[in-house]
Amino acid sequence: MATGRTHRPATRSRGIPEATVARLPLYLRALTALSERSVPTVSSEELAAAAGVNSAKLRKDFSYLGSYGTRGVGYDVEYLVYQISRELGLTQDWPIVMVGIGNLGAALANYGGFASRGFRVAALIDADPAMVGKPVAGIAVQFIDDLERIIDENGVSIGVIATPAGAAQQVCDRLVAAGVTSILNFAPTVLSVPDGVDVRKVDLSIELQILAFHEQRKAGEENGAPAPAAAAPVAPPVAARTAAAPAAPADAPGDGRNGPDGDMPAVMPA
Amino acid sequence: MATGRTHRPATRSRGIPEATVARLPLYLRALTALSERSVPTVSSEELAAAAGVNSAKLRKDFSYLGSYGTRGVGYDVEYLVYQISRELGLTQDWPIVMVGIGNLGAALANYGGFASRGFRVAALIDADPAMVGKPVAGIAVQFIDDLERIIDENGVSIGVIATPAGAAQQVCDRLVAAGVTSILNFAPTVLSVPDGVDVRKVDLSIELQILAFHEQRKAGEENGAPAPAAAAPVAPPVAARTAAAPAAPADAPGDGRNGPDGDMPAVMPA
DNA sequence: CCATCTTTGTGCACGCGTTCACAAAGACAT
DNA sequence: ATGTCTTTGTGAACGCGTGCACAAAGATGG
Repeated sequence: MATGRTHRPATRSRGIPEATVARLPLYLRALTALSERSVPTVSSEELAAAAGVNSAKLRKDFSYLGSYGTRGVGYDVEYLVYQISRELGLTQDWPIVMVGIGNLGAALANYGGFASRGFRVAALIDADPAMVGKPVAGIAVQFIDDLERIIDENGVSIGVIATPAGAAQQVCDRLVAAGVTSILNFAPTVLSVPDGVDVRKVDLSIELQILAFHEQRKAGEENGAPAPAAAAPVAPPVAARTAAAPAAPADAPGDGRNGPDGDMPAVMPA
Repeated sequence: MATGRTHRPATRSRGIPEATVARLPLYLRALTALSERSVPTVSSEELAAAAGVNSAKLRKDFSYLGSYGTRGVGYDVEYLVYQISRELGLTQDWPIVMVGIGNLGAALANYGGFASRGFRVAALIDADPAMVGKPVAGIAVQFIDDLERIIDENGVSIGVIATPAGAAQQVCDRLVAAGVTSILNFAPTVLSVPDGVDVRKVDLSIELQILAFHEQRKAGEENGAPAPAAAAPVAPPVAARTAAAPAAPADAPGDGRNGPDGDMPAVMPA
């Protein structure tokens, strides 16, 4: 999954576990697909398969919402779509602002998934004067100086940050100061926010790195040894090398940029 | 977090808990930043703050990797960067293919975060003949018919899917058949894959929906009542309404768009 | 009206992840 | 060399999430 929580209350909101909340959109998506095919009811088993989860988990999730569903029959699709939508707050309109209209920001703005479910892009904001006025996804980009006014006038409470890492915290602070209380962060940085502000982050690079870990493990198992060069179960501790000046960087990697294949020498500091 | 696991072995790989693996890239990023500032050592407290996690959690995470770190001093930044990189498999080169070069796919291809850490975009693939040959991020888009050949010739084991939802499963099947064993899925669909194949998914819409849930909850608490109309703790079960035709959608919500405050009537189907 | 069959809702146990709290290890000063 | 002080590494307790397994509920057929 490409998501990671940041500063979450951890306390279950209104009795609904966080893990369940995270799955509700999944169920909603599957139910919407069924609804479009005019399927009247589904069993927990069918719906669970469509959502890619365990059926017991699905039933338990739904039990937190209430006793919808009819024993011996299943769940009424339309009714459940409505209940989950309401629970997620999708029955109302959420104006959002997106800050940082670069490659990623523009792609996100064009992404239909945003506007599809109650979310409305109220404004696109960028710090580059050259971008201002340009239409992206049919909306003219506005200058970042107007950020506070835009948020206030549109009643925005959700912001999306797609700026470079260096600008993210600063933008975040301004968003929060202007009244935004939920932030979706695409910049590869840890954002610090006051209590009461929710941050969710999406980091593409991190997802790939997690995949690489498992990929490496798979490759290592096939090659006979438990792990190729990565085997050495207990690596030698750093030991005596404390006040040895910043000579540290000199002994670990070969040099700043290593070989063209991007690989590291297997030699380790003694 | 904008990520969600799918079909994960759940068994800890080589003794390293999955939750720890997911945090390693976070630590690595923070350490890299320190390294660039030529900071020789960090304490668990400092590094934890930079990575946005608990210091005890960080120390426990590192303990799974081995006993790096020196008591009374902290961790050697360069050494730790190397150790984590090696553990994640980033000391080797990972050729990846990206399928679906639309708005999102093109943005991802241009995204520097991919190439930065051992990942190399080996090919961009699309099903639209009009796209083929066009350079995106300096690479010419190739036709999907060559997918198997491309994967084979480049030894690709990681694939990124950025196609529309409808095409995702089909593309996934072809990737897996061609030998890809790790997939990062940006399409809003549940992918089914055989055992041994890892899938991580990133769904922007889902992240926003989770934020909306918490946002709604916050708004509800401020307005006095624990939850506005969403309160009704135990909603009446759907009960007798089985073969009642698709009349369901007609009785649940008042109408398509409800009141200006975006709330729903408390009336439920009897 | 009764029997059977399907499917929900949930009590319970298990395992993973998080956090606390502290002993051990080492640096540093004297 | 000895003592003090800092920081790691980890044992142990706790809590959440997951999955099993089953009883209760209701539909369906006779």
